[in-house]
Amino acid sequence: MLYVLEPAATTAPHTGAVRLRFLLESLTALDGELRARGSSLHVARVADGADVAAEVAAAAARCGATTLVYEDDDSPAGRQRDAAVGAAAAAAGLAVVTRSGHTLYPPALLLDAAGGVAPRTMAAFTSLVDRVGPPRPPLPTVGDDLPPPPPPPPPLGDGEAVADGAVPSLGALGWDAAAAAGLRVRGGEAAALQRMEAFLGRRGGAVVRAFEKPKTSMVAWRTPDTTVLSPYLAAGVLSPRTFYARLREVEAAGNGRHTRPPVSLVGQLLWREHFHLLAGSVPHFGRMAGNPLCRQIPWDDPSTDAAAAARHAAWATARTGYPAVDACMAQLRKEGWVHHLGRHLLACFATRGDLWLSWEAGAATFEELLLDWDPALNAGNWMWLSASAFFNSYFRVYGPVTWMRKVDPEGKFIRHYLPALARLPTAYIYEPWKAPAGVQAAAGVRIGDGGDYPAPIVDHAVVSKVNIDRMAKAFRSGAAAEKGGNKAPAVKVGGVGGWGGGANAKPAAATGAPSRGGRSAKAKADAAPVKTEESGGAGGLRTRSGRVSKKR
DNA sequence: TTTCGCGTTGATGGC
DNA sequence: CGCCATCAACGCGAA
Repeated sequence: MLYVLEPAATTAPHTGAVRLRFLLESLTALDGELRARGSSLHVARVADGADVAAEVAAAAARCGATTLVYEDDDSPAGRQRDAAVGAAAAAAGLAVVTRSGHTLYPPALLLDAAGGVAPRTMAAFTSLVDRVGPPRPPLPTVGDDLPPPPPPPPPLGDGEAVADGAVPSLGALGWDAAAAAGLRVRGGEAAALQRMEAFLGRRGGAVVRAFEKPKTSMVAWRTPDTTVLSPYLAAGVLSPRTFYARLREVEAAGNGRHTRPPVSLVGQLLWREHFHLLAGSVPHFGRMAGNPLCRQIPWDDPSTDAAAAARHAAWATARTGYPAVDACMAQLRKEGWVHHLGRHLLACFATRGDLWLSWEAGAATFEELLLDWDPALNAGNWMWLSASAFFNSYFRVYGPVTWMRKVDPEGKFIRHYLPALARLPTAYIYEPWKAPAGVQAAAGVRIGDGGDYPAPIVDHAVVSKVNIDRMAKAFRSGAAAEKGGNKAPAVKVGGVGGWGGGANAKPAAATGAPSRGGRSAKAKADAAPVKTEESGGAGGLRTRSGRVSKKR
């Protein structure tokens, strides 16, 4: 099995140390599983700008493979690359087999059932899924009947390639291991299944059956209130169909007494499914310009506006001066993970609530930092929180002082993630700039310029009102545009991609990023000619830039 | 016993 | 999966 590490998967700003460590651990675990079955994983690195498709095809042919197997990537950029790989492989005389397994359903199946137009609301999506019926059950785990590994293929790319195919270390990829020390989730499928079963078994399944996402706690950092399976789902380490099937079993044990979508855990998988379907079918889903789903709002752009860049930097480095916001960012930077509701606070504050930054800028920061980064979910959720799409109540603004205080009156979460503030009296923990000098001194902290923690970079009471007015204006002009007959076109399905260009990231000019969004492949291959079918549950590994293929 | 002052609670509506 | 101002209703102690 071959896994290709593209530069964007191993370097900032697209990838941070924490997620890279998780990926490398998962690759190591996959290699171990393959070796236990008499095969192995070969990791190859390619240089920036290399023609990966041609090199993969050439390497496969040179080591005697007859079939190239990989999993579909449902993102536009991924589909473009898949097409290139498929074409290059076919030209090299290889049979090509692709599978759909990253989502519960093959996207084309849902789009067909929906008449070619992806639903735009969760309610409509849920009824679509009800009509289609449950997803296929996961396939069994591969056994020990894998063919022996072929001779190692020649290295891909230039001298950067890892000749022996071993999973590289963080250090070998140019990272300081200390930067990834905050990782709290172990990589690999065995760890994923163990975490999944541990959660499913909480109070005999009662926790699953009573699960309501909005009611989970964002300040339970020692033992998160949610599953924290998203990193595994995002990387392709855990099959969504495996998770779904087990959830249904645990729900069934309650004799019909369990929560339901959208708040249940199955509902969380449907959110994921919904955003994936939209990301694969709405033009430019990952950005504002040219995205028919996204309200056009005159955000400040940090790439062209120095003041906006300063605000963005303060937000991204946990220096806004609002402890609730900064504690969330501190957790994200350290661990690569924050609770869903913490992400709400961060995203609302960065966009319509306070800083008025483009949601694309915030999404780019999350792309680097999130362990569970997924282009479809990231864009969908940033559009949601910025009230650019899906969500219209732009006046519901999270208060950076009031909101978290309701669930954590003593500020334990803040004290843990912002240790400089740990000794402040509870009265000031959410508003440290109000603490008198004597109180600050007693707490061993100095707030403000040159101190240990900054004063607020904006006055929430003032800017939130200004921003609500701006949002109201943007909503009015959006409504006017729609009345003027400028409606967004229906979202058409289609194999034919008219929207090729890198729809999942910021505009290419802003990042210089190569297209990414990769997938992996399954170990179990039929030697069939080009065809597509669903792949299954166990054992795969998928990343945005990885590609695994089986040689025989 | 009635009335007043004052603080708390909950419903409501606007942004 | 907001926040706040407003107001009515209420509880309670004091006069």
